[in-house]
Amino acid sequence: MHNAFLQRLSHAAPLAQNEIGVLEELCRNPRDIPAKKYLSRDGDEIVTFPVILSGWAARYQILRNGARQITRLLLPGDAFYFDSSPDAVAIEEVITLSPCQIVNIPHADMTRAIERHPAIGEAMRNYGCMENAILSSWVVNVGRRDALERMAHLICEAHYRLSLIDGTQGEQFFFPLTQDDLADVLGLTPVHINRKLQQLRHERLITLRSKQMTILNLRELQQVAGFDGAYLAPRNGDKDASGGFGAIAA
Amino acid sequence: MHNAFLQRLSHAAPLAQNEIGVLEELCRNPRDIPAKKYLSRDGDEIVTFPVILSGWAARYQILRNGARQITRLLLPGDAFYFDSSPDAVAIEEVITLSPCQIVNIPHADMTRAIERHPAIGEAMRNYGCMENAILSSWVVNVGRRDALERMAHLICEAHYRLSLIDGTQGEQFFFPLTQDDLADVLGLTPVHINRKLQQLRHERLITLRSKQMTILNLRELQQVAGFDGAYLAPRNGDKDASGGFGAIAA
DNA sequence: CGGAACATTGACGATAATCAAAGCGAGTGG
DNA sequence: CCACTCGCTTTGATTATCGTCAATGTTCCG
Repeated sequence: MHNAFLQRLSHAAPLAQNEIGVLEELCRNPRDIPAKKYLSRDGDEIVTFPVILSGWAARYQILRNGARQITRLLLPGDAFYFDSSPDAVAIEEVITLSPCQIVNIPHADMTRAIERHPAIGEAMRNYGCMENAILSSWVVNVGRRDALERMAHLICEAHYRLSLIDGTQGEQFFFPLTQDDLADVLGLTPVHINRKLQQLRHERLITLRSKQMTILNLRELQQVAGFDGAYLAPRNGDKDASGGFGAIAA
Repeated sequence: MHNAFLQRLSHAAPLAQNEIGVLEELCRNPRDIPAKKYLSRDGDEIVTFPVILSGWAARYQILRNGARQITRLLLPGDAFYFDSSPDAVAIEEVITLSPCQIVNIPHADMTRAIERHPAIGEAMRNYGCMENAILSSWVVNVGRRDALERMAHLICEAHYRLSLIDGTQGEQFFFPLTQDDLADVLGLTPVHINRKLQQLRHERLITLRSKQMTILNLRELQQVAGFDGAYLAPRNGDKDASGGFGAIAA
């Protein structure tokens, strides 16, 4: 299966073959978007129900002092405005972090699919739950972990989420965030990010060069992060896509 | 209307009279729970779809070093585990912060109500969106605001959310959080909370005694917080319950 | 080759954490 | 009614994590 959105949803709830067909149909005609492109809700880039099929993007808010906080990393298969009534999220903008393929699914089509296929509705609801769980975990991360732990946790999260959609090659994966981006995800400054990244490298936990992240010691990195993938685990019943992510106490 | 859950949902989507009747029926027989009581998902306190009708509670996570981070304040009308598949949220526990009235609505009943009344389904989805928006705002709060701004923002949020369900008397409202609780909401230490609370008092922005919060200067407090209630505003179309909450840039 | 974006380094400063003790206030029991 | 306790708040002194400022390197790309 090459469609990350499909993979996501089928991890969220079991989907029958014809339901998969319906979703594939909805995902025809993706558009290519370059990196570092702002996607405003009002612009023509985002209408209806936008989904990333490949690439990374981020939702963020800007404060009046100019500070930016990224509130969500959008990985392949993620929906931009899952939670949308059009006006409600006007505060949050989206920017691509790498070249992306994006489909805009008309809301009407999505609604029709959900009506005809309750399993799709269930999958969507469960997907929403996962978004929620990630948001909670970010609050915990930024609220109660120090800089090193935060970085480690984010890396574990990214790795796990990507692994569920075949976005990893073993412990290696595409990681397009600049240090400035990382700072805005983790609520730190770029300078501090730089230093903590170096610490992770010196402790032989990771490698990061040309947007290529390699986790050298996953167990230890998870240990540092206090990472437990349970909150991200597929809710499908059948799967074991997690590949041995474990029960490190949060 | 005396049922906070109804109020919430009718702010989320317009509900017809008979739909309100259905929901009222579901909310019969609430249970009284004392303050500072842990409500574990496994225990018999929480099954099905629990909703707070009165009182305050909080969802939180404990880290392995013993640190606690509160991830959600549950005010009257809020659902505990809106996002629930039973096992998924095992990491997060709930504790009451004041005496509470809680109803456990059987999932089957809720599902039936949603099937028969699409407006209820829509209201629930919109409610979920609002939860999401609050979580995002907390990430921003903890990630990019300093201690004073965070406190101010939380107070504004609480005041606004309560005002939507008639939980305020003007600028005055019940605020049961101890300084330890506040610390765990805002990702700070109790000592620091104490000092910043005093600062807010000295600047004549608030008063807080015996769990009674009074905002002395709402405009100024919102200014300090960079608070803009738009993300919490009713999505109902008709309402103006906001009572003049304004467009301070976030 | 030249420039722009990104990464790295160092020196210094500020916000918030830590540690420890004392004060307060409400409810309890003698 | 008063001492007593327990939870919560307040205060002070000290420390540390992280932020700020500014300069220098590096990588990538046309």
